[in-house]
Amino acid sequence: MAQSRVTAVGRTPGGQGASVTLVDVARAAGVSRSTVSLVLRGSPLVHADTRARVEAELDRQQYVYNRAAAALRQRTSSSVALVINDLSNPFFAEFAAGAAEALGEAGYVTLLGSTGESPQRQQAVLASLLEHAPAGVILSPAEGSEPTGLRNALGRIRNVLLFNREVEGAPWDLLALDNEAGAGLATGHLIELGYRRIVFFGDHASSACRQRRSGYRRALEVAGLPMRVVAAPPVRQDATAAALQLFENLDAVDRPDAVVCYNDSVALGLMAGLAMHGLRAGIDVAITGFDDIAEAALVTPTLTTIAVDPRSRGREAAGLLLQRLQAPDAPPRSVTAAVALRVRASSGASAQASSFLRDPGAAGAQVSLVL
Amino acid sequence: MAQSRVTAVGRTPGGQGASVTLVDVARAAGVSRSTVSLVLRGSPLVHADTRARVEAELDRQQYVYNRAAAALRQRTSSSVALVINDLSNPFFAEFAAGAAEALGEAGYVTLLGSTGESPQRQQAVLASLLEHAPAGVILSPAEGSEPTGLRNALGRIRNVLLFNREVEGAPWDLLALDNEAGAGLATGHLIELGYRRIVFFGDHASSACRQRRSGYRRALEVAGLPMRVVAAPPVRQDATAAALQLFENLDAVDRPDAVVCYNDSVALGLMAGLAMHGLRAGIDVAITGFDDIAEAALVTPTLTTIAVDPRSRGREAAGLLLQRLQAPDAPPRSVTAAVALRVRASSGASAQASSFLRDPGAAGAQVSLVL
DNA sequence: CTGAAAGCGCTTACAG
DNA sequence: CTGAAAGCGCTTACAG
Repeated sequence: MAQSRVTAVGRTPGGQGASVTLVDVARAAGVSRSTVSLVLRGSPLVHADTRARVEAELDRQQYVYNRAAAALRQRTSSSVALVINDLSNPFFAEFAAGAAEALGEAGYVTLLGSTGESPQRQQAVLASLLEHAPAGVILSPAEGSEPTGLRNALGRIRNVLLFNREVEGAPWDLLALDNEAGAGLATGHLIELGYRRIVFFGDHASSACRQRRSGYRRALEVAGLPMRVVAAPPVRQDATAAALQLFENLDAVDRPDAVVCYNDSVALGLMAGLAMHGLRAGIDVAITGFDDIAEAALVTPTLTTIAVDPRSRGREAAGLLLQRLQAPDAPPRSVTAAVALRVRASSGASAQASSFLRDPGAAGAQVSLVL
Repeated sequence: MAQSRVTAVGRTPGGQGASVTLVDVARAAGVSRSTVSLVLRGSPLVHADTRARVEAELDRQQYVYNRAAAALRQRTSSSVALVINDLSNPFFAEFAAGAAEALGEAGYVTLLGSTGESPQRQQAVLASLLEHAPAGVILSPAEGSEPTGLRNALGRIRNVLLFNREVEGAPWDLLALDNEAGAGLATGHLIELGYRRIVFFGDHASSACRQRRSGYRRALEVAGLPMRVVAAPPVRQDATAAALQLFENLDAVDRPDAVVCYNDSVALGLMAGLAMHGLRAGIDVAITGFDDIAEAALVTPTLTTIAVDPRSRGREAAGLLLQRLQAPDAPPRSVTAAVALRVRASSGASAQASSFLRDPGAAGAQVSLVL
């Protein structure tokens, strides 16, 4: 494995002249730098008068603490690497915002890496970020990440939290979404409303899809209803196209009366396809999605879906990593984040409801009915 | 001004045991650490045999360069702070992704801060990030940022690039969007299509709005057409409500035949309001937006709008900051990023076009007709 | 071509 | 309560 070599970059920090250091402050305050350091760290050892003098000097000179130097000396780190597969996806952007926020509150700075779903870029980004010696890594793996490649890239870093996607045999913490329960909630909701010919739509090869399909299957089994799975890539346009296939070749009798979609994109694509055939979502056919992207609340009819609350997931991921930092030797653990059903018009429960009303955003609720 | 004091955080970097250093490698390779350092930096001084021996050892021990230590010694920095007002807005998330990507390519790591549009959080975030001694700062200011507060927070940092929002009297670089030209393009497009009663909709107090309104005004002046400005907060729901006011109280004769909206959110809200009155966007009334958010291409009818290409803006911002790092003493400069008209169905130019076709995404083009 | 020494800005025992 | 000294992992003149 080729060692990546050092590439020189760099300017004086901030571009200003020589920055103020402990020594400058110490000299001006007539104390040693040890004393200034003690003041900075709030030590009770320092005499009140001395402290006051030093603090005044600190302010006067606009001293800025150099955390990198401190970290070097203390052999600690106050940064966390956050590596995201696709920042242009609002779902992951929200996740990143939540994680950065929570990490910041805990005193860590976030080193951002964006891989654009490319495993190669992921390798490069990780290598580069690790040179900044983060205390840990939060990684939402690129689609198709190779376990051994990842392992190599992460090297001896042990404080790693994977988000959303499993990586086979990875010895790291995992924050997963409760895909199975989510799909179960959606399916159960449709069953309760009286639908009987419920299709799972958007089937493809991914662990998330497998789990959602299985949640769908279980709910139907419990109710003793027949299942039917229709494959389609998890892409809006493809879903629109597949919609035709789903409804065109079926006579009215065993035409599906409800569709559990893999995710919101698929659901929105499907709704577009329905419209082309004069079928009305929420009236002629019930539809559910998964993710609760912003558009779900804005489309007409509004989309019943499973809320994942990515911002809270980000905070949760940060929390888990921070716990890991406290206990580096604890065995890896896998946490499954709860999801919530958001009932809107597309499932037929409230087809009459206006789509322009605001979502009250009952975070944490297991079921929220949005009228 | 109270000095923010040091908060202790930190774990051993990566959570592993003692990490491999230059000394470990040097010892194992039977050379001094100077030599290893030279190898790392690709110095031609080192004998080929020595180099090979050292590199083998580097690989064997999985040595990871400690950039922070190097930066300390060299008095340079290889990080850039990226502070974003609202990461959950896809526009800014894309911007951040582009910036992080370009900075990474240039060898800089991105320190991410998210302020959630709060000037107070912005102060805190900046203070914290500056302790990591970034070479520069890319800042998309929170709404309502106070110039003096910002100046204070930034302290002696000079390498600052503002994005999108001006801050009065700020001595920093600025990357702005060509709001005026964008609104002019949209208005001119409508005029060309033959519309004559064109309203500017979504007027409110912000520099961006002022500029867009002025672009609208100029285009009308050139054509000798009457102007009309309708105020509305730049929020979707409010736009929907205001739509009623816009069309309800007017008889058919001088009802607007086209509307230039402040941005896409306003345009989408307006379209919803139109639908409630049985008016069809792109047929009964022409509509244009601004931003080209993802939804613009997906709504029915698709929305004619002004593309800002936030990812490219992110890359551009990174490029400008990198230039600034090379020339810290150059006077501040202000760059206005070009925008492009994306013609879709809502302006009536192609009302018949399906909304499910893909946007060819002709980036860089000044005008792209999307059928 | 290679090594010994000094130093970046900080912290932390250890004396006093 | 305060200061002198050593050292974190690196780089860089300077000898040899």
